[in-house]
Amino acid sequence: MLKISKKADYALMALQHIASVQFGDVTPGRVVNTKEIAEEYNIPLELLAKVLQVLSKNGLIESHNGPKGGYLLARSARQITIAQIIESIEGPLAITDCSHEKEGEFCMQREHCNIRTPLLKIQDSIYQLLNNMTLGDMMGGTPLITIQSPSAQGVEQ
Amino acid sequence: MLKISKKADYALMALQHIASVQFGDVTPGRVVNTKEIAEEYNIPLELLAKVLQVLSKNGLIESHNGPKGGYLLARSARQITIAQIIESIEGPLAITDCSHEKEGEFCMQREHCNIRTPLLKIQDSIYQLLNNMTLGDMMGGTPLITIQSPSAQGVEQ
DNA sequence: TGATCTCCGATCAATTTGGTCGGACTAAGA
DNA sequence: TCTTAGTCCGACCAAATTGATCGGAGATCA
Repeated sequence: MLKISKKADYALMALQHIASVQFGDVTPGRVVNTKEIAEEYNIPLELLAKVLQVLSKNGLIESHNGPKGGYLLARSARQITIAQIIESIEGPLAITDCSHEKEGEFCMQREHCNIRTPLLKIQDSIYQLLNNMTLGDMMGGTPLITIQSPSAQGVEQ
Repeated sequence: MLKISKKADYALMALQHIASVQFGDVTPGRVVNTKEIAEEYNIPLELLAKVLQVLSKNGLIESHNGPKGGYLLARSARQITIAQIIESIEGPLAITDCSHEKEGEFCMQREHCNIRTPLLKIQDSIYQLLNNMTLGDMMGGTPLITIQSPSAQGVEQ
């Protein structure tokens, strides 16, 4: 049902938290450690740690070792898109198996497949959607989604 | 990675096939049986059968019993949206667990959850996208996707 | 009445995902 | 310089989901 994984959920929560501490009014620039986030949001510590490791390996956050260590955003919240976060954890967006098929792999249905092209179009649209929304958008009261359907109105709930 | 299931893939292929036979030039109105579709697209027969059963139970296609039986679209291809097909197989679109949370269920993170609202907005946009594209669009050379981002440019990484 | 088809439920195997454990390395503070 | 709190990293296990299979019941047409 087009679900994003819990790990990606945790990643989003953590990044949002780090961003709000780092750029907030109370303790700007403060480093945030794994335990703090895990307790705040009731996320299993070990699992969150692994998620943060991946995010740091992929260059979204910086890790600082040792006591008083923790994580910082690697760049501004406006420069980190939701697509980057999700793909960082889950790998490239692939709505259907054949969308990133390499040479050698083969899809049994490919021969007469009639849905590949339209599905790829849909995938592309979803990617656009996720890539147009940044961490920054998720925080402030700013408009969240700039991409809109010209024919779709009354969507604000 | 936001993947739709194989079953949903099969459903899309099958419906596309039924539609193209039913409204095609060669044998318009002809009933299509499970075996024909399974062989054409190399889909395991039993699995496809189950998919078609669900589609018919959900009113997307009509089944005709007995020999020379088979399936027909329950309404025109333009009146069947991709969202209807996918939801028929996979259940309601839920990008994140808490999006259709009932009373009684509870999300451990809910208390301080900071990402629920933006995620629901994204989910809504994806739904719009899928619901604006019909089976009919998937077939003809007609424009596939009407929803487009007015402001999305230059974000390609 | 028999062959051919859909219908339906139960079940199994494989993959993915959520979650855990243990040890190595790093840096601040006593 | 030694200790300790923290990150880092890889291997591992368990549960849930998904893909796929099997067997029989009920309809329909020749």
